[in-house]
Amino acid sequence: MSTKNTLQKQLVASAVVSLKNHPSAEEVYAYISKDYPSISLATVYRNLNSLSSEGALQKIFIANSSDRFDHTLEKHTHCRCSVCDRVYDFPFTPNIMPESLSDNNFKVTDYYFVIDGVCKNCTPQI
Amino acid sequence: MSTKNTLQKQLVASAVVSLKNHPSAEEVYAYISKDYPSISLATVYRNLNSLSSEGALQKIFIANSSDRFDHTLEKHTHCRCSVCDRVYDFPFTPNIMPESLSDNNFKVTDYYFVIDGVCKNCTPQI
DNA sequence: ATTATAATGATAACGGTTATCATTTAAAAA
DNA sequence: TTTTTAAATGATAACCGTTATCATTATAAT
Repeated sequence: MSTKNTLQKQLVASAVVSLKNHPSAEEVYAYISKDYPSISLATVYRNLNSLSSEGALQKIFIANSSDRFDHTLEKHTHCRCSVCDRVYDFPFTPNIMPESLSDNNFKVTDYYFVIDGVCKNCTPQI
Repeated sequence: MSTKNTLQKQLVASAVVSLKNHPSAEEVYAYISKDYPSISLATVYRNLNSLSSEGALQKIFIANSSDRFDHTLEKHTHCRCSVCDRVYDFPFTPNIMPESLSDNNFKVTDYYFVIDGVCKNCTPQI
């Protein structure tokens, strides 16, 4: 008996899949609450974190904003619109191997690469 | 009369230069407080932010930790040790031109690239 | 069925940062 | 020079995203 398969955890996992747009914890909470209003925000956070550390989800760190979650597991690049704060996949990923960056001074385990800018929706059409 | 040249702003700017190790706002505050104990932490934050937006300092966003400040203005890579939380310069910077990444869907203005790992100090010697 | 304990819901607390506001002070005007 | 003015300050409350706490619930092993 080490991990319990709770309804709440299943709901959190499937919410991130259904909400394809890199949701924040609050967005996941709002989505689940529609059908299951008794769920707690703390439970959503706990399950997002445990699913991430189990490797079932990817956690995306966004400077000056809330963390986002991605059901896609392979490493790829995200961009965040500074106007609407939405996060999108970005069609360019630098070809960087963590091991190749490690040297005697610093053992690299990971890297964070996030693009900042303005999305099409937020760009006024002339 | 638009910007005032205050002693506090000068102290903040020179503290980041003296403290070469990518200090946080708290570290800058502690450093200045030794000689000028009446300075307020809010003033340190305000001046770090205004100096950054004026382009006199660089603000470094670190996932799950406090922002750091760098007196070096040119874009370069930072690494953060997950054990001691210190930030260092990192001798590799991807050659990425924000303009070249922009397309019809997203206008890139900047990117954040931060390395995660363990520094030499925190690596046990065998 | 009973039991053990992991997970939950509710909410307080946290850490980093920003907002508020009365007071001070740099610098423009008189 | 004084006087005026508004930008900056210091003190602290508030904010936001997230985690900790803890009594209660419920999963799953016995």
